[in-house]
Amino acid sequence: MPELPEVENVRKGLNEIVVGETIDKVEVRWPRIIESPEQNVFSKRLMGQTIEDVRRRGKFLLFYFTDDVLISHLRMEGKYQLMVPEKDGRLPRRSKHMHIIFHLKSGRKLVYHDVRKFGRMSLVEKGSEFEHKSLEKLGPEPTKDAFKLEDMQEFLTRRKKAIKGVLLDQQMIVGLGNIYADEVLFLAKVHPVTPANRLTDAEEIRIHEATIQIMGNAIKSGGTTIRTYQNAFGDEGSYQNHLKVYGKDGEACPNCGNEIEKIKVAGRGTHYCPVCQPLKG
DNA sequence: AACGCTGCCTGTGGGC
DNA sequence: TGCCCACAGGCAGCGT
Repeated sequence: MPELPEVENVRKGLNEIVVGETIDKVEVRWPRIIESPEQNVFSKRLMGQTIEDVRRRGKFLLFYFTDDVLISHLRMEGKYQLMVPEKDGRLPRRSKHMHIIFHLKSGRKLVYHDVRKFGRMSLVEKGSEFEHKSLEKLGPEPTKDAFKLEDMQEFLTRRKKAIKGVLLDQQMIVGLGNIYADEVLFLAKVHPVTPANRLTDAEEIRIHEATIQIMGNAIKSGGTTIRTYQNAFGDEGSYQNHLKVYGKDGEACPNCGNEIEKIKVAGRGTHYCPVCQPLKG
């Protein structure tokens, strides 16, 4: 379940290993992963293009090629793996979860692996990438420079639903998924079902600061490894060692010692401390 | 405009 | 052991 810190770790890894590689051909084994253009056009257009840079916007990876940009979302379980030939020239074995294979002129292969096939890719002309429907409505990155308290407050006044659900909405702030949304609300001491337009100024300030702090720390830690997440080198992040509430239901709250509870909010499993994050009103 | 629901997918684990 | 079902959850698309 890569959220922004995990995607950023993947981006850094890819930048070190695939920049300068040229596509020989593309093998599409599960066409639904290619949103647009149609898979044969997708493959044909990429042939001969060289990867110049790998960037990120929110949870989206952007591969900058010679003429085009590949927009790639890993969704739940997507992974990129570089397959390097052994000394005898043989490549590691294929698995049934390798759905898109980028054959490179160097003889290596960049493989997109996705057990649940939720991930999506689009190829667009360079320069038009931020007009793509998946990118055009994204909110600011969760950094001090980009994420402004006043903009967040203005957004919250228009939302009546639970703050947990609003934090998952990529229009107010990008990059939070289920894990970091729970961690942010715990640090901010806000109950996850609090209606967004009923938060006090103090609570809004705490959420804003907690978001910037947690996302920054998680990026520094290389993300969170739960289940199977790894970057392109197979390296794991370490932020799972810093989680306070996510996946901790039944355990003691690190602040007050009371039991962490798990409820369902906005259709997601939600972890919180009922003592540190009381519901008001 | 905001919001909730469904579909997309497979693997895992609990209950019986 | 094996079967069934709930659950994991990001996002697009849809209806209200």
